[in-house]
Amino acid sequence: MKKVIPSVKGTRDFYPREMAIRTWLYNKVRQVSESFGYQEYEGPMLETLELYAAKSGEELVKEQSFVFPDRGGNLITLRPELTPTLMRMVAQRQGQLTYPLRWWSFGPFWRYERPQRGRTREFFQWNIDLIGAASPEADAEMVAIMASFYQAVGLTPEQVQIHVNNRRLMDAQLARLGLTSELRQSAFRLIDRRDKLSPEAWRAYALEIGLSEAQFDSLTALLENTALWEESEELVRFFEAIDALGFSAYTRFDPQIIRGLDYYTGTVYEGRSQVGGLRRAVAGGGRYDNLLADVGGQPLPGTGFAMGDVVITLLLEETGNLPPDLEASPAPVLVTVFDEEHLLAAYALAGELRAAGINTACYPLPDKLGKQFKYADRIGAQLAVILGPDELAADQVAIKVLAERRQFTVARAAAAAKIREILAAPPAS
RNA sequence: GCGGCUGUAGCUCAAUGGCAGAGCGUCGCACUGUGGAUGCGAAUGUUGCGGGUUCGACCCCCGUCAGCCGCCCCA
Repeated sequence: MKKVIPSVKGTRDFYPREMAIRTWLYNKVRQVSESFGYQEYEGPMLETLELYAAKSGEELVKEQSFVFPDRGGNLITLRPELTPTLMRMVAQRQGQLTYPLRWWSFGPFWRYERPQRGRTREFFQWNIDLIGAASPEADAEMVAIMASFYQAVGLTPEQVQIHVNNRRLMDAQLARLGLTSELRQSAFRLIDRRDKLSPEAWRAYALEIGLSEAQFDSLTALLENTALWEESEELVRFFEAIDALGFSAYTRFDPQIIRGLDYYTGTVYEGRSQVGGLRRAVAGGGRYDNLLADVGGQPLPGTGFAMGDVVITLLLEETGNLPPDLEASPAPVLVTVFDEEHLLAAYALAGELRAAGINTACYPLPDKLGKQFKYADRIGAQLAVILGPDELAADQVAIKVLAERRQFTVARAAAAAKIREILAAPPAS
């Protein structure tokens, strides 16, 4: 076999099956976003490096972005995330927009990372943000949207849980343990990594960054305290709102959720898969009240989250929640070609059916009928239509219901109506 | 960026230094106006790529590319 030029590392080809999944996912995202009153928007895929230098982490920009010079020598970045773009778009029209702003987007992003299961260098991401509302109820709305999405795609609270915490609460608690401001930042990273290290290694790491034995013990106790949220007025209101929104089952307090991004200021949340082979974060976000000011706008509070397409698709595949018939032809009808002489008659009939609003494919050459039926079956068509000399002479067409191996003839003029009738009927299984 | 595993027909995998194979799939025929079954037959490979060792390499060695697993990181 000839060598095929390879694709770019970490990219994916969307064959019809994968494309059908992506489109299905996009439609779910749209449906859920719109059900909460959010408007779709999109930004450019190319941004200046400068935009990210402002606030995204050092590592993200320097190590994990595709950056290249344009012909004028300016450094261009393939966007690794959407939030800075969103902040710029809002800042540019800050005075003209109506708040609270509810916007969502679903588009491609790039990160220069080592590809592996659940991680590619090119991926799609749902971003949804509520800007201009600082209330805990606004955070609850975001979490409700995330839960609503899980519900819409068939994921149960047993399969995915949204873990919620609040950075202000954690900061206050750490301060109470006597940690300095810098030490609190390190402690955030420490908390974030607890699941990844052995208890011994985690303890060693804690002492290494400067915690005392007593502080370490207190911190451990803090992270075991599932009632800690009661000490945060924000979280108390948050959970009351989640209750009112009807999504308590999907939501739980987890003092260990910190999230990596520096710009989060308050409530943070992370959707986590509880499914056997796939215990990982599938979506995450939080409150960022200083970000707009950081890109040159007037201060405006915001909260939002992102969900990548790769992990959620793996999860839906594993839980059997992807739709069936992903590869079926969009045409439920195949018009067969009886022989060479009747090829154009078949084309004409196919045209009539299309004009009647029925998606119709026509076999493009005079192969044996058996082969054409096999093809019809393979592409997922439900009906095959035959137009041979007998039918033509009687001004009829033969319609074959493939799944039932049943065939009958009908007047040509009535064919479209009859086909519509059969297609509308629930599939006999 | 670091460490490990894997790479053989369209797919899943055998062959462990001595002629590159099987199952599934594909195609053809049985079946010149009718598909999923059955039978018979056929096609398909630079063993990821490049080098080395050897009389001889899918097999051993080096490099490289890709996928996967972990680290890092996680918008």
